[in-house]
Amino acid sequence: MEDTSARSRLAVPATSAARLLLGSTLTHDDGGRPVSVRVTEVEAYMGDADPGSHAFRGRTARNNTMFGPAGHLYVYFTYGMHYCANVVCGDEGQATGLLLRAGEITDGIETARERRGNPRTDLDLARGPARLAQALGINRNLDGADVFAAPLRLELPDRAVPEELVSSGPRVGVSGPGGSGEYPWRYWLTGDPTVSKYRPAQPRKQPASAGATALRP
DNA sequence: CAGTCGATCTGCT
DNA sequence: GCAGATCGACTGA
Repeated sequence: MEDTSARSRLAVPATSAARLLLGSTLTHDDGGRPVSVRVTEVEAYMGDADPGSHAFRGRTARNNTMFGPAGHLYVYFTYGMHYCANVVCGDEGQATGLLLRAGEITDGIETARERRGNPRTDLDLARGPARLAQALGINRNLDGADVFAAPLRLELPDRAVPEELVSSGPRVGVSGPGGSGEYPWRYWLTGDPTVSKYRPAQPRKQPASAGATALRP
């Protein structure tokens, strides 16, 4: 079975599976409106020992899918408005996975444009994890869905992308331990125009201005 | 361009 | 309460 072997190829730690997912194509057919993305950038999360991972504090209702078997989609909701999608890797219980950070729309581009509100350039359609999820029409309902079964279809390349075509660097938006360059667990296809721009992780509220004592008695 | 900020839900302290 | 695996609008050069 093609299905079984594809899944078993993902049953390795996410850092190893990264070069399998780069160059793969993920399709979501939402009621006859299929959109396909060729994945160009991913980020590895390495389970409950990884301080940057949602799994770090153990299993919860939200991250439950991460702890399950490989080849399922972990969809989470964040910042009150965005969905992001991971492909679960590794063995059951390991909670390792790959965040889909960017891609190139290869099919259903009109649908993707509509969902994204017609951005300036098609490069922006799936550049960034929440944008990619929105272009594909991924939402909470797909959390836990099998990427090898309708309405999803993941097509892995026959061979992993050669190492020399892949760049790596610090994960985006992960600060503190495991974030600031400790692990180069963000992987992208070197030179691909759809790869999201790197921004160093920053704490949001940074008033620190002298005399900001409004709320203090 | 680069920097800043609001939107607004979830899990944990 | 608060910070977060983010984005887009807005500001100012």
